[in-house]
Amino acid sequence: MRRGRDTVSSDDLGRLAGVSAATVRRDLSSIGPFGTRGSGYDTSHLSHRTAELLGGGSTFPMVIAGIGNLAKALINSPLFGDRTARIVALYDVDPSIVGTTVGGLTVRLLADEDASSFAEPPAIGILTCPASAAQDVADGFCDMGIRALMTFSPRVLEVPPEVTVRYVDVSIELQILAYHLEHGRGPLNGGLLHSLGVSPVRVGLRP
Amino acid sequence: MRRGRDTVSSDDLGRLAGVSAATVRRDLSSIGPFGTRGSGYDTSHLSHRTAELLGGGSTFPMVIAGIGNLAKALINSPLFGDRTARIVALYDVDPSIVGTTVGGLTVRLLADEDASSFAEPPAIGILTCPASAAQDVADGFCDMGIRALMTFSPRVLEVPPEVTVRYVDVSIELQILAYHLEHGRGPLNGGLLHSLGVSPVRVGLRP
DNA sequence: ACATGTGAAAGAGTTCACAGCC
DNA sequence: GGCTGTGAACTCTTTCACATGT
Repeated sequence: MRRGRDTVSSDDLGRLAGVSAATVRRDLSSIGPFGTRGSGYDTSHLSHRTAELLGGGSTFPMVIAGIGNLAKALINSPLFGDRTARIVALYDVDPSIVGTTVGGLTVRLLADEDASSFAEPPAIGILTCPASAAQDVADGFCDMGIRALMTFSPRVLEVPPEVTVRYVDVSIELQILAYHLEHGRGPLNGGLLHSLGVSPVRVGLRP
Repeated sequence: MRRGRDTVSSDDLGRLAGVSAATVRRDLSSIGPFGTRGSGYDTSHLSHRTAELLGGGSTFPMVIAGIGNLAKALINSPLFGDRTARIVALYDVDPSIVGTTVGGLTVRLLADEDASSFAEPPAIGILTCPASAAQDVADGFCDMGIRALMTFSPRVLEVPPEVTVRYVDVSIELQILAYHLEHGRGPLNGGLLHSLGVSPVRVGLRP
């Protein structure tokens, strides 16, 4: 949001967010009409309305398994200082890591944990562990009652249907870049072929 | 791919990759029919064909700017031992980091660099720098002749049209998880509202 | 004049369902 | 019988274009 402005157009928002003005208008209108024709959207009203829709105000307890460089990057990141989630526990299996303190929390063994350890049960689990451990950790998280997972491992996780999973897969992103470098800008989305001996990319070319 | 099998069905592939069998068949057929009706896809033929389509064989030179925990996670990751890309340079601006050696490479200043420093010019640039530096680094990378960027900063980058950009945005993923925890499983995609005072999520609810 | 909100059209991706082949 | 390949249907998303409101 530009400083000193109290109104912003769909065109501006689109340019800032990297999408078209039409998409901005369609999406914003879906959460209720609050733009003013002729001038645009009132910025404070807009922030207020979207913050309400997204954050709602609740801050979810979150746990992380696999305390390597990636986890440390997340822990130190300004992202997690916000209202969306707060880190309440760190897990690893490496004896040289368990017991150490990272970001003010002592790293523990996931196997030692159960739901009663927490005042408020964790809702979000982050997997920054090696791919080989991902399914086991996911199982442990689900047993703890976690309802949302984010994994950085290039592995499809089997979880109960009520658990949401988000995959953040750097290797797929890299493959997509490489594909675009070789062939032109064709349609190509990440997802398939994780389990083959080859690279994990789904090719969506149409004849 | 299952060990000891020389054929695999679209159903199996779908389960392994987390998509439907129909999608697997549709996608694979788009790169040429090479399944056998009644038995499935020949695994070695399949690997060979997909590897050819994706990797092509070329290994792209890649550079990274912003050598913090995230960059170290990527550098140490097994992902980058593969044929897709190899790291050829590391950059930072912090005097306490410039000059150190990480993963066998000495960290340098991006400003000191020009295309003539390389036998083969870098093709892929990774941005693990703070969001405030992202656009400047992207500009520097584009000047070096880089044609594909992957950024971990929650910032829309302005680059020439021939440059491909992939955004890996953990804060958006986290917002999406939080949204699913509060409301049910509704449609919601990442992308919009980066620039507002609020969280970066695009809401795709339909009336 | 300017910018939203929204029907209608277009586009992209997924799923159905079945003919055809092994 | 089993499984692929694909037309057709369907769903989801984006874009167009313009009536509507300030």
